[in-house]
Amino acid sequence: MSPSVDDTLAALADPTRRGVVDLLRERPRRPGELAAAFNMSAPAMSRHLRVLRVRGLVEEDRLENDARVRLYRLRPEPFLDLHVWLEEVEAFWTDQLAAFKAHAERRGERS
Amino acid sequence: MSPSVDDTLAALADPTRRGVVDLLRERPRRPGELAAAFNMSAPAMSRHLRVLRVRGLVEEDRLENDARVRLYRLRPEPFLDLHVWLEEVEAFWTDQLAAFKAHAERRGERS
DNA sequence: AGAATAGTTGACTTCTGGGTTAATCATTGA
DNA sequence: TCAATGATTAACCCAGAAGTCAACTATTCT
Repeated sequence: MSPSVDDTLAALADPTRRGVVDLLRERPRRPGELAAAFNMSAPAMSRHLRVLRVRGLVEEDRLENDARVRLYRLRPEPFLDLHVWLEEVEAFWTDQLAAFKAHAERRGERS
Repeated sequence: MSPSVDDTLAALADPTRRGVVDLLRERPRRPGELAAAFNMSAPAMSRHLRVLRVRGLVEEDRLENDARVRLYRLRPEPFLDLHVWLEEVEAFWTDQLAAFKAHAERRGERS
């Protein structure tokens, strides 16, 4: 497995971070907004965001108006890499379709 | 996020388990074989396999010849569910791209 | 039956990860 | 300049994950 996919899966290991990704799908969000969404202190969310940022799943920038406010948004690359890995795993079944079918049929006959 | 995807990502949280998935892509394997591949005791690997089994990523069966030997193989469903979730996340960018294209066309800009 | 083999489970230890509050940095605005 | 706001970093705590060795179960073979 490529290191980047490993990083991505490590970043998605935590349920809070998976939830953050789901929220960022809709639109970029502020750390405070995300902390509130998970009933969690600001420092806790800040660390989750750092993990996501270091692994490349999100990026941060500041509001033009007010540089105190940061916005986090998703980055596409890690998800595309994960997609590639997943398709490689799924190739297992397309490659060994006959064997899998036979196995499924064996299991079906038991009931 | 659906619970099954959550389970799948939790199962893939550990690097050893991610490696096991990569090995099982090629062919079914025995627990002892997998333990050796990661320079790890048999009990440690046994527990990783249990995590993967409970979450539905692998299934176990015995050799017909020798019922002491177990073979672990990948199950497709969790990976397909993960695939679906991933495509939902990726829709974030296709939506953005579509919006951008529509916007550019309204303004009569060239791509 | 008894020894050998394959694997899991039990008991225990260690260490990382994720949570908290308090302190700090940076920016805005009165 | 000084208070308020948004967020991160520091220091600490604790539960759970993952590893070890020893013991156990199940199966095969002589």
